[in-house]
Amino acid sequence: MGSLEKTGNKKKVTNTVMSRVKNQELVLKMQLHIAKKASKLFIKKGYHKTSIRDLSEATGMAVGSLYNYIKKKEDVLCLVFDVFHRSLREYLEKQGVYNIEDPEEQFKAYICRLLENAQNFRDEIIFMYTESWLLPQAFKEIFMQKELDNILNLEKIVKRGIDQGAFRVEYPFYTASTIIYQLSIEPLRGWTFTGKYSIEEINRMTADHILKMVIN
Amino acid sequence: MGSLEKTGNKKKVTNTVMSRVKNQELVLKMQLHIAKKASKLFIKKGYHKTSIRDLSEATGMAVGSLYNYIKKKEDVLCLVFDVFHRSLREYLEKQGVYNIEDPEEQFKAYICRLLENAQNFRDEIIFMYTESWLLPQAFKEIFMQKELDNILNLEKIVKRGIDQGAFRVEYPFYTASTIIYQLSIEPLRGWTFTGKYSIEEINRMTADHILKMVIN
Amino acid sequence: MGSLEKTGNKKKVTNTVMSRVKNQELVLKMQLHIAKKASKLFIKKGYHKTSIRDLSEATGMAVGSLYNYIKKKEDVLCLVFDVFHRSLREYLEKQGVYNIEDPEEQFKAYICRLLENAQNFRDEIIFMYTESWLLPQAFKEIFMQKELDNILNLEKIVKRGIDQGAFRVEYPFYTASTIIYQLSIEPLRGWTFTGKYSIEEINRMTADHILKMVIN
Amino acid sequence: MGSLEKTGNKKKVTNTVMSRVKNQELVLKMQLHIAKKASKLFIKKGYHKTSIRDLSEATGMAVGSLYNYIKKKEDVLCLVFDVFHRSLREYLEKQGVYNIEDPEEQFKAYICRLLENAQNFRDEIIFMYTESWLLPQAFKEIFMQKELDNILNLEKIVKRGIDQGAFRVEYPFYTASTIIYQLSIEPLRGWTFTGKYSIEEINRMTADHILKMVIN
DNA sequence: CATGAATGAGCTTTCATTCAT
DNA sequence: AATGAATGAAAGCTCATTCAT
Repeated sequence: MGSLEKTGNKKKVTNTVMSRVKNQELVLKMQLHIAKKASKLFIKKGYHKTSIRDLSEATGMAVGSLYNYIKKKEDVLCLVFDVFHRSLREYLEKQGVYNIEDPEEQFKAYICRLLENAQNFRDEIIFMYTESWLLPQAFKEIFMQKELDNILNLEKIVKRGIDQGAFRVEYPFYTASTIIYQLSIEPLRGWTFTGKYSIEEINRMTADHILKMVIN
Repeated sequence: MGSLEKTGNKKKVTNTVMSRVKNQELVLKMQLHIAKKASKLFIKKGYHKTSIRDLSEATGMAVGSLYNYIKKKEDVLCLVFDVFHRSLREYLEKQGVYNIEDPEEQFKAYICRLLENAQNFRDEIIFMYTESWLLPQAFKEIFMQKELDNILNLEKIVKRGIDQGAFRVEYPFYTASTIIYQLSIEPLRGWTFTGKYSIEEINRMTADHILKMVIN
Repeated sequence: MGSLEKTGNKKKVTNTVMSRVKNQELVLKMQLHIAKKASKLFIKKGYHKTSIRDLSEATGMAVGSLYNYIKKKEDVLCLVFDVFHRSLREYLEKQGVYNIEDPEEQFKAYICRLLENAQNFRDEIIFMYTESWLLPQAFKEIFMQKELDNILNLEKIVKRGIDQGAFRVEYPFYTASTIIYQLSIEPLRGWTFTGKYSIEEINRMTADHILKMVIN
Repeated sequence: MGSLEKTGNKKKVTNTVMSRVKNQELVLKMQLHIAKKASKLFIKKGYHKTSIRDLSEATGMAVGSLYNYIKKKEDVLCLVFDVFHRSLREYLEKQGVYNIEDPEEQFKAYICRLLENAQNFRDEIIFMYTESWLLPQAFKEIFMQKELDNILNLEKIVKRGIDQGAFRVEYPFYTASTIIYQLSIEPLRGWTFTGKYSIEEINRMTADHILKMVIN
């Protein structure tokens, strides 16, 4: 292991999307580039109305070059999903929510970070929830697993709180799933509140509501 | 029969989708027919992957005939949405939930009917929540208004409960919106529960959870 | 024959366009109606972009009814041409140009009437010259013959002028043809004069130019 | 060859019809190819009855490839017009009519060249005069301008003749326009002469007639 | 590894015509 | 004789994908 130099000690990355190009570093760099540009286009125009040519223009890559890093158009969808999930995971880790000792504090912090995330990636969330069904079955399972991981992470936090007597929850998994679901209410159903509440108010009410699910 | 004179007492129907055909009764009949078949196809293959020819086959109508009842493919989407909303409204009215005196009983009944509906129209709900963004703007607003009406109906029930001292709710509208959102958790996120809970258990937990939002 | 009452003593009309309907008077009335409305539509949108449905709306007749008086869409084109030629012939006859004795006077009057006609039926002329090629061959010959008749009529007038020593023309037929052609310069090429000459000036110059062809 | 460096001295060409293909040389080559084949088809069947698939067959290009060089079917019409106008201009320049000193000689030569052109491009002229109305407005103006240029060129020649005392013309512009119009009489109204005069006779009479308009 | 022209199946939509009522 | 719903061939156009350079 000690001998793994510069290009060596990168984490073993299992690419979700296979590419023709051999140079793994390049592949990752380009796929990230593609995902970022595609994300914007997909959000603006929708997946179906975004053509490969649009992508080619937005990325500044020739059509043929794009196809060196993806095999089908659907692959771009996967890249986008991948980047979103990866960035969420990295954000949570960077914010150190997993290291907070006090369960209630940790829970609150976790919810808070996820609410922030929902606000920052509002459009991405809308896009993902509405177009995730377009994913080819194989990929759909990968991303369902990632969603599940999110829920399981939260469930772990909830369970720790129960064990320490801080929370009282009857069905921890159902509750965790409901919370994750609830956290997307603003992006997905926020328009119902138009003219009634500001985003900040919504987030506060949502946080309150979620807190009541575990503390009482 | 005697009361059904030629052009006499047909109900004044305002169509969401305009058709070239003049016979209004026929239009309604055919648009319903189209909507039903389209619904199944859209759910199975998605809107974009369902071609007009698929629709023509499924409905048994010639392509040109289809276009006697719609103007654009998008219109079919509207028909589907329309039928769904209409059937929900009719179902609620038929079940008589609006006539129950006791607020708690009424609330419970209302939730129950909506859960039933969510179970019966599972696929339709998935479809609608994922593809509603494809609606042309004009129609999108119509259907957002119908969603809003649902929420407002529930809010009314909740407020009555508050007035009569049966419920304690801080933000009735937010709560109503959250409840409507929560009622779709099984169709939309049910897969996260796979192998853990049965649909009946999920529905019970969801009902419990919702009840706790207003009663306390 | 003497028994032919009201519907009997109509001139023997040979319809250019055959219809399924038996009542000849009705046929003529309706075909005239169709031709008039079609004329406007064709001029405004062009033949190809005018659909049978457009015609149905404009005439107030059901699509099926239209097809009682024509056999194909092309037939409408013929009706339009027919009406134009008929009205020109009737106009010339009514103005009595054929009865003027003095050749020069007659010639001037004839040219004048045709110029008036070209101005009054500007759009019709443009339409006919640009879309006459769409006529089915059989009809094309009919209308070419009518054009030829116009030229021959003029040639007769010119020849009379020559015989009486009023005109000097080397090739009467070529000249007659050229004159007829020249009379349409304003409708067909008038746009080249935009901002330079008024229609009246153009007509005056055209009349002068034509006069010089025969008088000298 | 040595002077043809990679991106070096290709002429700056402003295309009337924009294409997706970047290689400008290729674009010109292919658009010319398309125009030539389309011209024949349009003349034979008319613009409307010529389908994109017909064009695809005639050019030996796939439908999609065609659309790499045009944006809409109308564009093909423009290409055809463009090629015609370009070839006329090149023909006149190559024949050196602009360099003849003597006004009468120049005028005669000019008319002669245009008559030749009308004879060589008989069908193209018929087509252009009848279908030019189908051009999209933007292009219509371009080609009206080119027509106008033709007239202005001739007017210049006529005016020079007037200035040098060789011609006597009252309205040079009207006369120039009339002459250009008259030059197309054979293609457009030639059928009226069938069986009476040969093309050569017609051309001679036309040339005479035109000459008389300026010399007297 | 980059490029971008070529491909053709497939899409939505229109429309002249028919025919049962 | 009038109606207007039904028909389906055919139109123009798009676009994911390939492959020679």
